[in-house]
Amino acid sequence: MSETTRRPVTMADVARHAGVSRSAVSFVLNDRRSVSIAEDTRDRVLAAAAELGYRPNAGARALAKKQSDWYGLVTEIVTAPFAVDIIKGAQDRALVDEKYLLIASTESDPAAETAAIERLLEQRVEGLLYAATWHRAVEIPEIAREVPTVLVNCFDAEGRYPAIVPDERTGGRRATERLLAAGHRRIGFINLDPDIPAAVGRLVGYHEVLREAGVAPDEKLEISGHATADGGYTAASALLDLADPPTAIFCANDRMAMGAYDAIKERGLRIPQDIAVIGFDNQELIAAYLRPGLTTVALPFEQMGARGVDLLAAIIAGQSTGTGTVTVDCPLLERASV
Amino acid sequence: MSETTRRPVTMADVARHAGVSRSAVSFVLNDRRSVSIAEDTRDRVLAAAAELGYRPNAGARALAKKQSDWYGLVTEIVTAPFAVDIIKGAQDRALVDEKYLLIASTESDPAAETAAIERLLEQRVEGLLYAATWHRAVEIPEIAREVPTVLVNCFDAEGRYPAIVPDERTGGRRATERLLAAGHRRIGFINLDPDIPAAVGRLVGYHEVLREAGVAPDEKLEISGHATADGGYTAASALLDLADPPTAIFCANDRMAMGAYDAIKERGLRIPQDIAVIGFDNQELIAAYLRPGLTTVALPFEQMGARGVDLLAAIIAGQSTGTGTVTVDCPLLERASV
DNA sequence: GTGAAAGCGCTAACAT
DNA sequence: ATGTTAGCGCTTTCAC
Repeated sequence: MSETTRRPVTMADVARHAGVSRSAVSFVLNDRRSVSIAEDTRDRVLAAAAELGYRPNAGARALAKKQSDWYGLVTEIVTAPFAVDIIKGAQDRALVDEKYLLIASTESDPAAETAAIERLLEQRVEGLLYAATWHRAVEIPEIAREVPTVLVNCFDAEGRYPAIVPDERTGGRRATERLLAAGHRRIGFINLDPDIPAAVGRLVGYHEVLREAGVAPDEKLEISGHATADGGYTAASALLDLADPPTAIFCANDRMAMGAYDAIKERGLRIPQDIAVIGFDNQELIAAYLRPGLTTVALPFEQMGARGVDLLAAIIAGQSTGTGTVTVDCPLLERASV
Repeated sequence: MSETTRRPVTMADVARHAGVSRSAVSFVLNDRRSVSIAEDTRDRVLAAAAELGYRPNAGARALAKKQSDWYGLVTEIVTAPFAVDIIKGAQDRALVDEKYLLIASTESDPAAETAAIERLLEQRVEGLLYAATWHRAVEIPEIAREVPTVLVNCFDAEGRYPAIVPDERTGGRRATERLLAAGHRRIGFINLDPDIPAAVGRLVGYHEVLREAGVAPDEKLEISGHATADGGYTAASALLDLADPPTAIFCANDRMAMGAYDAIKERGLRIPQDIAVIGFDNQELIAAYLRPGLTTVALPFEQMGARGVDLLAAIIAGQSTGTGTVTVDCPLLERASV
């Protein structure tokens, strides 16, 4: 309001304005129950703060408390917008504890990644979250050991860090169960590159359920394709051209399901009347817009992000040892392709 | 290395270890050219810092310099992962100036948005970037006025903030030009909700180019649909069932193009041999995976993010008045649908 | 050229 | 119950 330069108002200003000491101001503003402040003083302080438009300086507070209230999130997700919900989940969960997320986006360049973590540490983050776009083993820069670290949607081969990962196996089970429930017995499975965790987990689930239902897995119905629409098209074509084709196809991801739709439609077949399709990932853009809508198993990104922060907070609080892997369920999302 | 508690090493430690004063350390570590430090002293300090594993405390530095080196980015993008590249572009550009981005994700709840900005201001961000998922007019909380603010992929109705937006008109031109160049004269246009900036801009471009080529716009070829695959399917069907159907369709977004593909294929027509399709947005997931690959006009998200930071930095440096709108070009991306 | 000293805005012992 | 005071880790002016 004054004509002079707009110097940011500090706690000292509030104290002066209210006619109390700085610590008194600190106490009431932080609502410290331990020390009792006269109701009257309290009100004066609050009024002064409001009147002056006081806004706490988070940095100064962090310095004094030796606690930044930040978690660092290093991830490639910003670059490859598949699992963004991890960020959302983590952010929302962090806010509950009044913690903030400092996001460092990386792109699989180890040197850049180390530099990014270095910057995060300079900001004195209390812990680190390391999140990947797709479930896989990752190499964590050694420097990450300096603070509690939890992995999300990935894991380290040596198992030195706690990790949050999707339950691929149960996901594979759910998809297969759904198809079985719809009366299908010949269920084709278009899998991903057989080496990745998603492929092995989903296949195990598929096999388990088939066997439990008394259906002998048929190797001719299992085929692995390139994880793209083209890959799905090719694989689905092969399946459909079998002498004894499947009546349902479980695609290990939605992109492949997209290609499978093409192969099916090309043959004049209808979904789901003539052949049922089920996907995996619940990639909105595809699953929701495909015609008919694709029934698919969802990857629980948001929950994984939240669980990651949960675990990180527990480790920092000393309530968790910070080891082991937690697995998050992949629910089935019904649309119209089964 | 010591057995004692791991107290973070400070500048004082480095000074002591090197046998110099704290200010000397500060000078060499910040490479202050103004004061000359003996080469020898310099080396000792550097060695001490390295040996002790000194890591500067960004917060303390910010407090002393009264400069946080942060920009706040408030956006709904994290929630709706369409324009994520804005974040990437902004982040990369900020890093060039050794500035960091504090990302606050919002979801169109004004109160929450104000609270988020409030938090950003408590962190003493030097400026604000406000980014939207889709090009539109937005309401900026009044509190944003406290620091330099620039809008990205959106604008405020009153024009009080500088904004970076895509050049929709030129985008519309490019698509139409491409189709014309392929020999088409009857070009259908499936537009978005006619009220939004993208729709008006793209339509203007389409008309301009048509007229310039001596083709009279035909209202029967212009139709606006729901911005989804279903909407595209319906609109394309209508176009294809015309007595004199178009030989090419310009879809104002890729999702609608996805639906258009279905309508076209259903009729046994081939893309692009029988009918050409061009999209808008370059939504990788769709455009790249559609069969055949979709030729489309790209939204320059990454550049817009970078330009946003550029402008913000200029405003903060006093090199720009911080008004006006800058428009970023939308390039054509050739794939195989024309 | 180098170092002492005074902050930056806040918290939390410790006195009163 | 309230206020005084000493830092938190760093920058920077100003003597030496």
